[in-house]
Amino acid sequence: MTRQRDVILQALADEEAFRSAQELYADLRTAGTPIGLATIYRALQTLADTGDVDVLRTESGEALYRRCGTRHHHHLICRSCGKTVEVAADAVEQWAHAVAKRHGFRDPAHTVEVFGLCRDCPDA
Amino acid sequence: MTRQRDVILQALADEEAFRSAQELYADLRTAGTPIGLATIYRALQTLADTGDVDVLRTESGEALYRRCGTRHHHHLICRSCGKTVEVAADAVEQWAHAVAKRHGFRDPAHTVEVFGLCRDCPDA
DNA sequence: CAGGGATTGAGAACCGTTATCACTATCGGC
DNA sequence: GCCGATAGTGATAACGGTTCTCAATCCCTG
Ligand SMILES: [Mn+2]
Ligand SMILES: [Mn+2]
Ligand SMILES: [Zn+2]
Ligand SMILES: [Zn+2]
Repeated sequence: MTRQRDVILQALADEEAFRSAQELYADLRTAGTPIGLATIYRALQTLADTGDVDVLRTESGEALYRRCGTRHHHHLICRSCGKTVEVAADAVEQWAHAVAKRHGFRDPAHTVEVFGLCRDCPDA
Repeated sequence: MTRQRDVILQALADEEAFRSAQELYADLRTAGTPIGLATIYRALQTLADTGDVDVLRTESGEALYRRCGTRHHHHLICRSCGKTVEVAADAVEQWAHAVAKRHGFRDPAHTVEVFGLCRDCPDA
Protein backbone atom coordinates (compact mmCIF):
# COMPACT_ATOMS: atom_id res chain seq x y z
CA MET A 1 0.00 0.00 0.00
CA THR A 2 1.54 3.29 -1.13
CA ARG A 3 0.64 6.90 -0.47
CA GLN A 4 -1.06 7.20 -3.86
CA ARG A 5 -3.19 4.09 -3.43
CA ASP A 6 -4.22 5.27 -0.04
CA VAL A 7 -5.22 8.63 -1.48
CA ILE A 8 -7.39 6.93 -4.09
CA LEU A 9 -9.08 4.69 -1.56
CA GLN A 10 -9.66 7.74 0.61
CA ALA A 11 -11.23 9.66 -2.26
CA LEU A 12 -13.55 6.73 -2.91
CA ALA A 13 -14.33 6.15 0.74
CA ASP A 14 -15.88 9.60 1.06
CA GLU A 15 -18.01 9.10 -2.00
CA GLU A 16 -21.40 7.48 -2.34
CA ALA A 17 -21.57 7.58 -6.13
CA PHE A 18 -19.60 5.77 -8.79
CA ARG A 19 -16.73 7.92 -10.05
CA SER A 20 -14.63 7.82 -13.21
CA ALA A 21 -10.85 7.69 -13.21
CA GLN A 22 -10.72 11.09 -14.90
CA GLU A 23 -13.00 12.63 -12.29
CA LEU A 24 -10.83 11.31 -9.49
CA TYR A 25 -7.77 12.65 -11.27
CA ALA A 26 -9.26 16.12 -11.68
CA ASP A 27 -10.51 16.23 -8.08
CA LEU A 28 -7.22 15.11 -6.58
CA ARG A 29 -5.17 17.52 -8.68
CA THR A 30 -7.53 20.36 -7.87
CA ALA A 31 -7.19 19.48 -4.18
CA GLY A 32 -3.43 19.84 -4.56
CA THR A 33 -2.67 16.14 -4.30
CA PRO A 34 0.05 15.26 -6.79
CA ILE A 35 -0.75 12.04 -8.64
CA GLY A 36 -0.54 10.71 -12.17
CA LEU A 37 -3.44 9.53 -14.27
CA ALA A 38 -1.69 6.26 -15.04
CA THR A 39 -1.34 5.60 -11.32
CA ILE A 40 -5.04 6.10 -10.83
CA TYR A 41 -5.92 3.66 -13.58
CA ARG A 42 -3.44 1.12 -12.20
CA ALA A 43 -4.71 1.46 -8.65
CA LEU A 44 -8.33 1.16 -9.70
CA GLN A 45 -7.58 -1.92 -11.72
CA THR A 46 -5.80 -3.55 -8.80
CA LEU A 47 -8.60 -2.62 -6.43
CA ALA A 48 -11.15 -4.01 -8.87
CA ASP A 49 -9.22 -7.27 -9.21
CA THR A 50 -9.13 -7.75 -5.46
CA GLY A 51 -12.80 -6.91 -5.18
CA ASP A 52 -12.23 -3.78 -3.11
CA VAL A 53 -14.05 -1.63 -5.65
CA ASP A 54 -16.94 -2.38 -7.98
CA VAL A 55 -16.80 -1.35 -11.63
CA LEU A 56 -19.65 -0.53 -13.93
CA ARG A 57 -19.85 0.72 -17.47
CA THR A 58 -21.64 3.88 -18.49
CA GLU A 59 -23.97 3.68 -21.45
CA SER A 60 -21.18 5.42 -23.36
CA GLY A 61 -18.63 2.82 -22.31
CA GLU A 62 -16.77 4.76 -19.63
CA ALA A 63 -15.73 2.79 -16.52
CA LEU A 64 -16.99 3.97 -13.13
CA TYR A 65 -15.66 2.84 -9.77
CA ARG A 66 -17.06 2.67 -6.26
CA ARG A 67 -15.94 1.35 -2.88
CA CYS A 68 -18.57 -1.22 -1.96
CA GLY A 69 -19.28 -3.87 0.60
CA THR A 70 -17.59 -7.20 -0.02
CA ARG A 71 -20.77 -9.27 0.07
CA HIS A 72 -22.49 -9.97 -3.25
CA HIS A 73 -24.94 -7.19 -4.01
CA HIS A 74 -26.32 -5.01 -6.77
CA HIS A 75 -26.90 -1.28 -7.16
CA LEU A 76 -29.76 1.15 -7.22
CA ILE A 77 -28.40 4.26 -8.89
CA CYS A 78 -29.83 7.75 -9.37
CA ARG A 79 -29.36 8.58 -13.03
CA SER A 80 -29.23 12.29 -12.23
CA CYS A 81 -26.90 12.68 -9.24
CA GLY A 82 -25.37 9.21 -9.14
CA LYS A 83 -26.44 8.46 -5.58
CA THR A 84 -26.06 4.72 -5.12
CA VAL A 85 -27.62 2.22 -2.73
CA GLU A 86 -26.41 -1.35 -2.38
CA VAL A 87 -29.28 -3.81 -2.54
CA ALA A 88 -29.56 -7.53 -1.95
CA ALA A 89 -31.59 -9.63 -4.36
CA ASP A 90 -31.91 -13.22 -3.28
CA ALA A 91 -34.86 -13.77 -5.59
CA VAL A 92 -32.81 -12.53 -8.52
CA GLU A 93 -29.86 -14.74 -7.64
CA GLN A 94 -32.09 -17.78 -7.70
CA TRP A 95 -33.81 -16.73 -10.90
CA ALA A 96 -30.47 -16.24 -12.67
CA HIS A 97 -29.28 -19.65 -11.57
CA ALA A 98 -32.51 -21.30 -12.64
CA VAL A 99 -32.70 -19.68 -16.06
CA ALA A 100 -29.12 -20.72 -16.83
CA LYS A 101 -29.80 -24.29 -15.77
CA ARG A 102 -33.03 -24.50 -17.71
CA HIS A 103 -31.17 -23.65 -20.95
CA GLY A 104 -28.21 -25.89 -20.26
CA PHE A 105 -25.76 -23.11 -19.43
CA ARG A 106 -23.28 -23.87 -16.66
CA ASP A 107 -21.07 -21.70 -14.43
CA PRO A 108 -23.62 -18.89 -14.37
CA ALA A 109 -22.89 -15.26 -13.54
CA HIS A 110 -25.00 -12.17 -13.89
CA THR A 111 -25.12 -8.38 -13.90
CA VAL A 112 -28.05 -6.46 -12.48
CA GLU A 113 -28.40 -2.70 -12.03
CA VAL A 114 -31.46 -0.63 -11.24
CA PHE A 115 -31.63 3.03 -12.26
CA GLY A 116 -34.07 5.74 -11.24
CA LEU A 117 -34.43 9.27 -9.94
CA CYS A 118 -33.78 9.67 -6.24
CA ARG A 119 -35.90 11.72 -3.86
CA ASP A 120 -33.52 14.69 -4.00
CA CYS A 121 -33.41 15.04 -7.77
CA PRO A 122 -36.01 16.99 -9.79
CA ASP A 123 -37.76 15.43 -12.76
CA ALA A 124 -36.14 17.71 -15.38
CA MET B 1 -34.45 2.39 -45.82
CA THR B 2 -31.37 2.30 -48.02
CA ARG B 3 -29.38 -0.56 -49.50
CA GLN B 4 -26.73 -0.27 -46.80
CA ARG B 5 -29.17 -0.30 -43.91
CA ASP B 6 -30.88 -3.32 -45.38
CA VAL B 7 -27.54 -5.10 -45.66
CA ILE B 8 -26.81 -4.44 -42.00
CA LEU B 9 -30.21 -5.65 -40.87
CA GLN B 10 -29.72 -8.73 -43.01
CA ALA B 11 -26.33 -9.45 -41.47
CA LEU B 12 -27.87 -9.19 -38.02
CA ALA B 13 -30.94 -11.21 -38.92
CA ASP B 14 -28.84 -14.29 -39.67
CA GLU B 15 -26.98 -14.02 -36.42
CA GLU B 16 -27.83 -15.38 -33.01
CA ALA B 17 -25.01 -13.68 -31.12
CA PHE B 18 -24.29 -10.07 -30.35
CA ARG B 19 -21.87 -8.60 -32.89
CA SER B 20 -19.62 -5.55 -32.87
CA ALA B 21 -19.65 -2.87 -35.54
CA GLN B 22 -16.12 -3.77 -36.51
CA GLU B 23 -17.00 -7.45 -36.89
CA LEU B 24 -19.93 -6.58 -39.13
CA TYR B 25 -17.68 -4.32 -41.16
CA ALA B 26 -15.03 -7.00 -41.61
CA ASP B 27 -17.60 -9.66 -42.51
CA LEU B 28 -19.42 -7.51 -45.04
CA ARG B 29 -16.22 -6.36 -46.72
CA THR B 30 -14.92 -9.92 -46.83
CA ALA B 31 -18.20 -10.98 -48.40
CA GLY B 32 -17.63 -8.39 -51.11
CA THR B 33 -20.33 -5.99 -49.91
CA PRO B 34 -19.08 -2.45 -50.26
CA ILE B 35 -19.92 -0.39 -47.16
CA GLY B 36 -18.21 2.17 -44.97
CA LEU B 37 -17.55 1.81 -41.29
CA ALA B 38 -19.19 5.14 -40.55
CA THR B 39 -22.34 3.94 -42.24
CA ILE B 40 -22.41 0.87 -40.06
CA TYR B 41 -22.08 2.91 -36.89
CA ARG B 42 -24.77 5.30 -38.06
CA ALA B 43 -27.16 2.54 -39.00
CA LEU B 44 -26.64 0.68 -35.73
CA GLN B 45 -27.26 3.83 -33.77
CA THR B 46 -30.49 4.49 -35.63
CA LEU B 47 -31.63 0.91 -35.21
CA ALA B 48 -30.82 1.04 -31.50
CA ASP B 49 -32.77 4.29 -31.11
CA THR B 50 -35.84 2.78 -32.72
CA GLY B 51 -35.52 -0.37 -30.61
CA ASP B 52 -34.87 -2.64 -33.58
CA VAL B 53 -31.57 -3.82 -32.15
CA ASP B 54 -30.41 -4.30 -28.59
CA VAL B 55 -27.05 -2.96 -27.45
CA LEU B 56 -24.84 -4.25 -24.70
CA ARG B 57 -21.39 -3.31 -23.50
CA THR B 58 -18.50 -5.72 -23.28
CA GLU B 59 -16.49 -5.76 -20.08
CA SER B 60 -13.90 -3.83 -22.06
CA GLY B 61 -16.42 -1.20 -23.12
CA GLU B 62 -17.04 -2.29 -26.70
CA ALA B 63 -20.63 -2.01 -27.96
CA LEU B 64 -22.31 -5.17 -29.26
CA TYR B 65 -25.53 -5.31 -31.26
CA ARG B 66 -28.22 -7.90 -31.85
CA ARG B 67 -31.57 -8.07 -33.59
CA CYS B 68 -34.03 -8.98 -30.86
CA GLY B 69 -37.71 -9.33 -30.24
CA THR B 70 -39.53 -6.12 -29.50
CA ARG B 71 -41.02 -7.28 -26.21
CA HIS B 72 -39.11 -6.47 -23.04
CA HIS B 73 -36.66 -9.26 -22.29
CA HIS B 74 -33.17 -10.01 -21.06
CA HIS B 75 -30.34 -12.19 -22.32
CA LEU B 76 -28.64 -15.41 -21.43
CA ILE B 77 -25.29 -15.31 -23.17
CA CYS B 78 -22.54 -17.90 -23.63
CA ARG B 79 -19.32 -16.20 -22.67
CA SER B 80 -17.35 -18.46 -24.96
CA CYS B 81 -19.25 -18.56 -28.27
CA GLY B 82 -21.70 -15.71 -27.71
CA LYS B 83 -24.82 -17.81 -28.26
CA THR B 84 -27.70 -15.78 -26.90
CA VAL B 85 -31.16 -16.71 -25.64
CA GLU B 86 -33.86 -14.17 -24.92
CA VAL B 87 -35.44 -14.78 -21.54
CA ALA B 88 -38.42 -13.32 -19.73
CA ALA B 89 -38.08 -12.39 -16.09
CA ASP B 90 -41.34 -11.30 -14.58
CA ALA B 91 -40.06 -11.91 -11.06
CA VAL B 92 -37.09 -9.66 -11.75
CA GLU B 93 -39.25 -6.90 -13.22
CA GLN B 94 -41.32 -6.82 -10.07
CA TRP B 95 -38.29 -6.95 -7.82
CA ALA B 96 -36.67 -4.01 -9.64
CA HIS B 97 -39.81 -1.96 -9.35
CA ALA B 98 -40.20 -2.77 -5.66
CA VAL B 99 -36.62 -2.04 -4.72
CA ALA B 100 -36.75 1.34 -6.43
CA LYS B 101 -39.98 2.22 -4.67
CA ARG B 102 -38.72 1.10 -1.29
CA HIS B 103 -35.80 3.54 -1.53
CA GLY B 104 -37.82 6.41 -2.91
CA PHE B 105 -36.48 6.18 -6.45
CA ARG B 106 -38.99 6.92 -9.22
CA ASP B 107 -39.11 6.19 -12.96
CA PRO B 108 -37.22 2.91 -12.52
CA ALA B 109 -35.33 1.10 -15.24
CA HIS B 110 -32.94 -1.81 -15.06
CA THR B 111 -30.33 -3.86 -16.86
CA VAL B 112 -30.06 -7.61 -16.36
CA GLU B 113 -27.80 -10.05 -18.20
CA VAL B 114 -26.97 -13.66 -17.39
CA PHE B 115 -23.71 -15.21 -18.62
CA GLY B 116 -22.61 -18.82 -18.68
CA LEU B 117 -21.13 -21.59 -20.80
CA CYS B 118 -23.52 -23.18 -23.24
CA ARG B 119 -23.86 -26.91 -23.87
CA ASP B 120 -21.71 -26.77 -27.00
CA CYS B 121 -18.70 -25.01 -25.46
CA PRO B 122 -15.93 -26.84 -23.59
CA ASP B 123 -14.90 -25.76 -20.12
CA ALA B 124 -11.45 -24.50 -21.15
C1' DC C 1 -34.20 15.90 -67.01
C1' DA C 2 -32.86 19.50 -63.30
C1' DG C 3 -32.73 20.98 -58.23
C1' DG C 4 -32.23 19.82 -53.50
C1' DG C 5 -32.29 17.36 -49.37
C1' DA C 6 -30.63 12.96 -47.52
C1' DT C 7 -26.99 9.45 -47.44
C1' DT C 8 -22.49 7.69 -48.01
C1' DG C 9 -17.62 6.75 -46.85
C1' DA C 10 -12.54 7.85 -46.53
C1' DG C 11 -10.04 9.94 -43.47
C1' DA C 12 -9.25 12.93 -39.42
C1' DA C 13 -10.39 13.85 -34.86
C1' DC C 14 -11.79 12.40 -30.36
C1' DC C 15 -11.44 10.27 -25.93
C1' DG C 16 -10.94 6.78 -22.49
C1' DT C 17 -7.58 3.51 -21.54
C1' DT C 18 -3.09 1.07 -21.65
C1' DA C 19 1.92 0.66 -22.64
C1' DT C 20 6.51 2.62 -22.31
C1' DC C 21 10.40 3.85 -19.85
C1' DA C 22 13.29 6.83 -17.24
C1' DC C 23 13.09 8.14 -12.65
C1' DT C 24 12.14 7.58 -7.64
C1' DA C 25 10.86 5.47 -3.26
C1' DT C 26 11.45 1.48 -0.28
C1' DC C 27 13.60 -2.29 1.99
C1' DG C 28 16.74 -6.02 3.52
C1' DG C 29 21.47 -7.18 3.94
C1' DC C 30 26.00 -5.58 4.70
C1' DG D 1 24.58 4.69 6.74
C1' DC D 2 25.34 2.52 1.99
C1' DC D 3 24.14 -0.55 -1.66
C1' DG D 4 21.72 -3.21 -4.96
C1' DA D 5 17.36 -5.20 -5.99
C1' DT D 6 12.64 -4.53 -6.43
C1' DA D 7 8.36 -2.27 -6.90
C1' DG D 8 5.88 1.98 -7.90
C1' DT D 9 5.30 6.41 -10.25
C1' DG D 10 3.95 9.61 -13.89
C1' DA D 11 4.72 12.30 -18.31
C1' DT D 12 4.04 10.95 -22.63
C1' DA D 13 3.11 8.04 -26.56
C1' DA D 14 0.39 4.58 -28.46
C1' DC D 15 -3.95 2.13 -28.99
C1' DG D 16 -8.76 1.07 -30.28
C1' DG D 17 -13.45 2.00 -30.62
C1' DT D 18 -16.43 5.65 -31.90
C1' DT D 19 -17.80 10.04 -33.86
C1' DC D 20 -17.07 14.00 -36.90
C1' DT D 21 -16.09 16.26 -41.39
C1' DC D 22 -17.00 17.17 -45.85
C1' DA D 23 -16.94 16.31 -50.71
C1' DA D 24 -19.15 13.02 -53.66
C1' DT D 25 -23.22 10.46 -54.68
C1' DC D 26 -27.94 8.90 -54.45
C1' DC D 27 -32.72 9.56 -54.97
C1' DC D 28 -37.08 11.77 -54.71
C1' DT D 29 -40.00 15.37 -56.64
C1' DG D 30 -41.52 18.70 -59.77
MN1 LIG E 1 -26.72 -11.00 -7.86
MN1 LIG F 1 -36.50 -6.58 -17.28
ZN1 LIG G 1 -30.38 11.88 -7.39
ZN1 LIG H 1 -21.16 -21.38 -26.26
